[in-house]
Amino acid sequence: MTNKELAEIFTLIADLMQIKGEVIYKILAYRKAAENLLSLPRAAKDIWEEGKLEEIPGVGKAIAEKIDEMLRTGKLNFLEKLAEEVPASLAGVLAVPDLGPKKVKLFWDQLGITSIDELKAAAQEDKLAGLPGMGKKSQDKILEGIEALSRRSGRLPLGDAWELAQEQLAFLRGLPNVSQVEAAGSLRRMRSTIGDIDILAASDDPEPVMEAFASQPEVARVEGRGSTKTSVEFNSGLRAQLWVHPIKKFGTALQYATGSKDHNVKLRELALSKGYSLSEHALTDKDGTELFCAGEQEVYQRLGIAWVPPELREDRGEVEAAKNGELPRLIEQGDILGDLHTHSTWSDGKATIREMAAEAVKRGYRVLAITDHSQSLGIANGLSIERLAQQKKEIALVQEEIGGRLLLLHGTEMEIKADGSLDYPDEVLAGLDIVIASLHVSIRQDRQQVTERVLNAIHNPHVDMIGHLTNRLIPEREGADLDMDKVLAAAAEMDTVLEINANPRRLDLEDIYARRAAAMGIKLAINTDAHRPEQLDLLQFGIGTARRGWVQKEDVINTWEPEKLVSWLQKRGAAV
DNA sequence: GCCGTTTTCGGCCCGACTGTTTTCAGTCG
Repeated sequence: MTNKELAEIFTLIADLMQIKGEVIYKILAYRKAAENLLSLPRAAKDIWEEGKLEEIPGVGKAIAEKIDEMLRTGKLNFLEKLAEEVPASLAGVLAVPDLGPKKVKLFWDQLGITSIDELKAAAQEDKLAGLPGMGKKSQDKILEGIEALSRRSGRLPLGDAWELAQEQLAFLRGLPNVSQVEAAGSLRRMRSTIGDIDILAASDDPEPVMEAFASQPEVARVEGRGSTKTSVEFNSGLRAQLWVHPIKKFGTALQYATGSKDHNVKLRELALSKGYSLSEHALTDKDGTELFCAGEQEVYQRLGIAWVPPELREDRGEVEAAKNGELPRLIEQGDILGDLHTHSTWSDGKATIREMAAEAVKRGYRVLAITDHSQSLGIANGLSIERLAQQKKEIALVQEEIGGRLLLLHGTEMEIKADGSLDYPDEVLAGLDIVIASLHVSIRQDRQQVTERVLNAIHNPHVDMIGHLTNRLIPEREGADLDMDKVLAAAAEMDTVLEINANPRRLDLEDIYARRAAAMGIKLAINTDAHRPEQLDLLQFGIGTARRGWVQKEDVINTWEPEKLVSWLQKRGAAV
């Protein structure tokens, strides 16, 4: 059983217990355990084999025993018993917006409803409106909620949400009496997928701002509208929330709207221990005196801890680190001196080597590696050994034209083939400046087989880097099912670089593995995999992912000056 | 059910919004 499967079980348990009406703190414990399993960079199964389950945060005796039972037997007696009391299908009904455990239980008790279809039929037959606490409006809202659920497209890749958010930010910044506008929520935290867009605006006259926001032609419906908050659904199905607060509250409001929820809970607990109550409006002391914070830094400062960069705010130890002055100095975009994974028209890129190089110079880069696809990837016009040799001449030519401003490296993004072999022989690899090996094909092989392929690539001394490790595509394709313990151990042993691919559809390494890799001393690279010049812009998403992984400048080789990079590559036997 | 630079027992964030209500419950983030 994977961490994800275990997490799903605990989430189901929490849902059913909540419908049953259990004390909320048990439920929160199960939810917390589920979340921590998802952000765990190791397989719980491996930790179980070491007998250390209770070292997982949020996992105590009771939950450890349940994990143990599931890993041993594949079943969970506790859940089976629970499902006899509360039908498991009720958890699906909870997914309907504005329906929580109380309402679900009410419909189940009173009308025997155990599925969304039954709920829809009951609402259409006007059977819900008469129930206690219900009315016509609530019944209609449930029907709308079921509709919305079917419209909803799930979480959006970061890059897509980013573009939409930028449009909204620009729109809001153009309104009168708006002094500041920031994206908040998971977008500001640079999560790989975004559920809805959260925006915070500062204004002393909120009403017209929210009116303008809600009246845009791309707004399909307004889901909620109060004095500080407006929620809308765009025509695309994406939802967005706008908060408007006076500028003097902007710091607390931004902190609140950025989340994550768990980070905020931690921060509010900390506030209580310091004699404050923290809300989006203010820090309130015991006398009821409100301290306003216009800036976010001030919120953290008054709590006596360092400001926590948004990318870290996931309750993964950042509040404790901030207390102890042990926050990492996260990598920044300005630290990056080059891109080590790009394509040209020699394979499936849309720009020539000359154009890519010119763009890199324009951005002030010192290094650019051209790493076109290798011969077996026919669909991407992969390079035969002969064409690879010809390409070397063109790279030399362009290098001569641009002179010393930019170091142009001749590399490859070489296939790790389905049978585990590599796509060029060693003597060809030895003639290149830099070698990336990547999985593209047969990624659904079983764990052992696909892991062996990657290990084989890592163990080849000519392979300098593994590109987009799992080859996942957000949102439609899960990555290869790799044994990360083995992969990371091998990369550490061979001093092989692991790429954080910055393309927002990839973001691969994932943040949690980037963090573990960096902690193990494994070198990382943040590359865009650009297929056209403007795609060098994607770097920001790779930086965001690296920062979510607590990655610092010294962990990343494309922060190196060209001389240092060349010397390291030469030590590995590269031709550069 | 978990957890501990005040605790191994007694805590476990805070407010907005909506709809049903004559003062609050449920849901959400």
